[in-house]
Amino acid sequence: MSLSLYNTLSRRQEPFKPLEPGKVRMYYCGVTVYDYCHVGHGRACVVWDVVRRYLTWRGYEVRYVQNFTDIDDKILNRSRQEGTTMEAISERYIAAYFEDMARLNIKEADEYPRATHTLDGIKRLIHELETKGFAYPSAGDVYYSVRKFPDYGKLSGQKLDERRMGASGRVSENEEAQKQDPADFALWKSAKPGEPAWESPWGKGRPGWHIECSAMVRECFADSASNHLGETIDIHAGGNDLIFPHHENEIAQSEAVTGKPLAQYWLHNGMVNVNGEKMSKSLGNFTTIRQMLDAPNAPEPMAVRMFILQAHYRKPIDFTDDGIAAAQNGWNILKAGLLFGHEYGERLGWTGSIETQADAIAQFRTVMDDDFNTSSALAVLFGLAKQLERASNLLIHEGETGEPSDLLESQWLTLVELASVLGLEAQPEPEQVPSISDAEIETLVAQRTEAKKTKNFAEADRIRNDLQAQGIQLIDKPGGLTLWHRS
RNA sequence: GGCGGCAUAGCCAAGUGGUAAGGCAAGGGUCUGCAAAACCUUCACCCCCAGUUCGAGUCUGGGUGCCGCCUCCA
Repeated sequence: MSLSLYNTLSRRQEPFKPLEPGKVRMYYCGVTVYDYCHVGHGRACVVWDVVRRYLTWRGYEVRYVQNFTDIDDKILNRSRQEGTTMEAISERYIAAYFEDMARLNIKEADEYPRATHTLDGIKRLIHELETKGFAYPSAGDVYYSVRKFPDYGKLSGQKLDERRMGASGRVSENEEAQKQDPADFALWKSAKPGEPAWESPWGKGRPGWHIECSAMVRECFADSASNHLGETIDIHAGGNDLIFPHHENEIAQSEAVTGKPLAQYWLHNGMVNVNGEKMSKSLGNFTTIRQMLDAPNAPEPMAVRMFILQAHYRKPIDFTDDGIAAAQNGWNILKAGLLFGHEYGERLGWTGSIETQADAIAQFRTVMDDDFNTSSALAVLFGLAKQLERASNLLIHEGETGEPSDLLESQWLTLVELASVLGLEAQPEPEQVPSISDAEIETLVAQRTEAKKTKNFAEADRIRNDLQAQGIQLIDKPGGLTLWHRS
């Protein structure tokens, strides 16, 4: 029984073997910080967070690095619009990123390299590419010559001669004219007047987009102790919209210099769709994470996480209000299960020395080992949570569960452990000062019972509604007995 | 045009060739003055056609439909 994962590079599921036994080097191509993150970013972050958590739970020592692209045309445009600096914009949205992702319970990466902090490494890499003949200067810019790299296209399956070239409206004719081949891409762009710029052997300018990741992987995973120079990492992850050209170009840059694979496994998450179309800025069909979580009737963050994990990470998911609402209902069950021990553990005399359930854990592991089948993993969680929710209801309604206490404890411990691997966690709410005391409730319940005896149902229902409005649920039992609980 | 992916119940969604996980919603039953809550319970032959096989949702070929990338993008 071993972990296997789908590798975009081979288009196959492969057994996972890290370069160094027990250790995993993982890099996730993060976001360009020119705006708030939307649900699509949220999905990617959740998915890779789960992969990272799972590998850790599986016993690997994981080094997880995620970059921020903080040099970019869109950031620049925004800073001009607002009359401020590129740095001010990126700082703002990096701070927002951390706020949003903390709400989704994304664990922080081990390192967050930024383009602006990687300039030396970027320039060194460009220089090496130039020395080896893969890069050429042109009117102040420096370009990568894709024809010099025979493997170009191995990740995306693109063949240079079969692509539609020059169809881009975004690339200026000027830039197009400076390239030896339309598929060549910029490693370094010369500064236009008024733009932020860094000194370089090619004049003042700024790095192209793709080069930062190549440089960051190299720097963040350089480890002289283990004889690795950051040449090859185990897992390189990102959205499937990055396969081409971004990841293809990263490979071209890094492997041209090192002659070694940049990453063993290339993993790509599917997109979040809206009405069947990809959520994206350009289509204007995006919802930011904070919009979603701060809306009236907003779902709980954990419900959103569950919504994301109900589908396989490589498939597209459709973002709809109904889907989120359904996930919220489902989360309520998991949450009830996760809170069970906090609410009833003491009352049930739990000892804390119970073992988890090996069969559920084995099942969870089997499905997660199969390219992170979180959908099936959730089914394992629901199996446990449903039983705990039932037990919880029985305690409220019958005063007993009919189940052995240590079985429940074992189920609960298992649920909590496995859920946390998926980053699904529920905290007991702090005790609130009740708006109405137990004694008052008892009095009202007694009054209602009297009213019922005299068939004064209007009064009985009034009391019931009043209590309901205060969050007190009445439960009429056979024989005229009425139980109540705070919901 | 090139590359890749997807099509499973009302909705979402897993699925290793041997008679379809899970979630949501819905229905029925018990209980109730009515209700709520709770408990019990019901609910698919897998886009179409052909083929391989003792046996296919699961493999092969063809068809239809949808999506992504080829331009910034998680």
